[in-house]
Amino acid sequence: MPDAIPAVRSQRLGKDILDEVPAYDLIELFFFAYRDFVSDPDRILDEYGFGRAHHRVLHFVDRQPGLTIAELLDILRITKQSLNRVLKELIEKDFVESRMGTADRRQRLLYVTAQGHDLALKLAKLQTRRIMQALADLEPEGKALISGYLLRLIDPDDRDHVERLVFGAGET
Amino acid sequence: MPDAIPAVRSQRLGKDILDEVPAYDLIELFFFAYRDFVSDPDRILDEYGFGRAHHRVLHFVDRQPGLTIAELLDILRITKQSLNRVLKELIEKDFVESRMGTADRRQRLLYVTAQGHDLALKLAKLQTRRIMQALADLEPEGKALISGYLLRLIDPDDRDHVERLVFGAGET
DNA sequence: TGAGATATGTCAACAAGGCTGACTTAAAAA
DNA sequence: TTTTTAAGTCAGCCTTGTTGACATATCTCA
Repeated sequence: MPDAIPAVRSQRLGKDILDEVPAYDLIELFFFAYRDFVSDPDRILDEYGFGRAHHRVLHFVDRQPGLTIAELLDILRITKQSLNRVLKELIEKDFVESRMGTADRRQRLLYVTAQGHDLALKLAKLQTRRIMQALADLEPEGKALISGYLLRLIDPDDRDHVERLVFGAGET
Repeated sequence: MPDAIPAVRSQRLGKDILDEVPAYDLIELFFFAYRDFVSDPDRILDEYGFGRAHHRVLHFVDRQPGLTIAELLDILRITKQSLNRVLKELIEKDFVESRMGTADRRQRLLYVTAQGHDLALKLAKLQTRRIMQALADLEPEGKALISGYLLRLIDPDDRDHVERLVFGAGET
């Protein structure tokens, strides 16, 4: 009885497994990997008196010059009060600048300064080293494979938005 | 001149790229993916008056019954004061229990209660659903491939430790 | 056995980075 | 002209991390 119709049985298992057997290994690896991934920049940020919140803002403004406050809030999913606290510091220390919108003068368009760009790049390179070295022998398809997986981890509703943001950042 | 020795040129590029061209796509995808990954449990944790810090503690105690405080601190890399705050709440609300060590009576061995195990499992399954569905057609090698990649993202010094923790959690 | 090391617990104070709610101002849109 | 929208600000709160100091029980080693 237990070894009857093995093909069907393993097919059912393949489906049930989604709900029945937790993927503890991936859950934990994701936790540890992300921790090391974000901790790389910490040392450098410290030297400037910045934290991870500043890093996130600097990163996205560097990547998308002219970003508005509303767009940035949408990306970070924090409140404007939280954003304002770190953004104010980035502006005061001259890493980011805020210009009045041209089409809509209520908007503030955000740009990194030269100094801001240098820091953003430095931090991105640091994270890139880890990310690329981990690809190891997965090349040449590895990168597409990993980015595809990460994209599918994102909520389906946001996936298109993120995809545009990540892969189409150069466009207008 | 530009199209001379293309093989060598692309080989050099392949190496230089590690330091020169930031992998913005992977950096950002990792950020968004991790955010959605950890946000799944939030709603449920809220119902119990717990946060992410409680989740992490509950998870690792569930996975490794009999864990000591020192071992848990080593996994989470937080101070004992921070740990104690959330651990105390988990114990008070009867999700975790602390027993005196047998070999060394200074130690406290941590165990989840039935209630604690149920919650840990519920949260793990929630995260497993996302993680496994994202594997999609990467099967059957997908899981090993992703876990290999995540493992290589971890600091080389900790890699063995994490590997034992993640893959050898059933053993004594 | 006694001294020192170790595992844990606790108190107090502080910081980063989230949050809510209320209110203002300037500019755009209806 | 009225209403809506984009942004800024004030005040206060929460969670989760930190440091520093100190207490207690237990183990280990000379």
